[in-house]
Amino acid sequence: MGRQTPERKNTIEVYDQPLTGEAGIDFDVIEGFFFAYRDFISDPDAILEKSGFGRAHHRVVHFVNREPGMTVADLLDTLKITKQSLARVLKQLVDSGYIRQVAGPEDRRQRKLYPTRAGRELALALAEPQQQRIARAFDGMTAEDRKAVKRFLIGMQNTRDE
Amino acid sequence: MGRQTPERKNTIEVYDQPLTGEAGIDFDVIEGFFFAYRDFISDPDAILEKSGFGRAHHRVVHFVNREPGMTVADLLDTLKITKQSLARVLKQLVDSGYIRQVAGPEDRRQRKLYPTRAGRELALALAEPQQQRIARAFDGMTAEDRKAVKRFLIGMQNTRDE
DNA sequence: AAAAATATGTCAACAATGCTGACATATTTT
DNA sequence: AAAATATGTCAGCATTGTTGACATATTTTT
Repeated sequence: MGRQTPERKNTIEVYDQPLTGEAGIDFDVIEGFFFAYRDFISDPDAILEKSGFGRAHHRVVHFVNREPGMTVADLLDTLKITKQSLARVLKQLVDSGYIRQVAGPEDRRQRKLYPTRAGRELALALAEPQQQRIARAFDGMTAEDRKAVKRFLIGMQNTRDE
Repeated sequence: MGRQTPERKNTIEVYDQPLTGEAGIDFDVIEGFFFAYRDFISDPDAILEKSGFGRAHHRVVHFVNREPGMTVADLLDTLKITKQSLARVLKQLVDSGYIRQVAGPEDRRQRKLYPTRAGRELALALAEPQQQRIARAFDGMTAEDRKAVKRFLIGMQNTRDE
C-alpha cells in the first residue's frame, strides 16, 4: 500500500494523494452506487414535480400498488419512517385521489390502502423511465450477469429480523 | 398480462391486485435498489451521528479524499448541488479540522480542498462498513459476476456531457 | 363490564439538506 | 479600465425526516 505521507500546506498537514483502492476498498462500487442511485431517482422526480409531489409520495404510491390492501402499519414497516412523516404525504395522496383508505374487514381499526385508477397509472408512469434505465444497463448482459446483479442488490440489504 | 379490473370499495374504484412484473417492469431491481441503497448509507450514518455530521458531510469528505486538490467548482460539479448548499457543510468540515482550503497556486481565486489527517481517517472509517457490506454481497460471486455488477452500476448512470 | 392494549390520526416543534435570489470580494481576463 | 470568474455570504423557503404528547376508535385481556 502507498505511503500517503501528509504534506504541509500553510503549516497544517494535509493529504495530497488520492485515496485509492489500495486500502482494499471498492471505491468504484461505492461511487457507482451513489451516482447510479442519484440518477435513477431523478427520472421519477421530474414527473412528480408536475403533480407537486416528491420522492416520499413516490415510495408510498409504489408500495401501495405493489401490495394493495396493506395497512398503514405495513407501510411504516416497509418504509421505516415514523407515522407522522408518513401521515403528511399519505394525506396528500388520499386527498388528491391517488389512494383510498378502507377500514379493515376483520380489524376495523386498520386502514387498508388501495390505489385508485389514477394511483395505478401514476405508479406505472413513474416506473417507466426507471425500467428504461434498467433495460439500458442490462443491455448486452447475459442472463447470468443479470442474476448476479439481482443477487448483489439483495446481498447489500440488511438481513431481515435481527 | 392480467386483467386488473378495478374493484369498488365504498363506491370508489380501487385496484386490489398487486402490480407485478407482468407489466414488463423489473420491480425486483427497482425495489432492490431502493432497499440496498438505504441500508448501504445507514452504516456511515451511524458513525456520522457521533460527530454531528450528516450524509452531505460524508459526500464532501469522500470526494475530497478521492481527489485532493479539487476546487470548490469541481466539487459542486461532482455533487450537483448549489454552492449555498455546499457552503454550509463545507464550512463545518473546515472549522472542525477535517478539510483544509488552500488558494490555488496558479489561479488564486480558487480554493483547493485537501483532507487533514482527521479527514482522511474519517473517510476511511466511513468506507469501512460499506466495504464490509460490499464484500458480503460479493461473497460467493465469480469475478465475472462482480464485473457485471460494476457494469450495471455504470450503465445506470446518466451519460456524461449531454 | 372495566381496563389495557393496539391502530391510527393529529398538533407542534425542530433538524438536515436541498433550492432561489441577491449581493460582496478578490482575482484574472479582455 | 471593464468584464468575467471563483468563491463567499445573507435571507428565506420547501421537502422530508425526527421527537413528544395527546386523542379516538376498536379489540383484547382481565
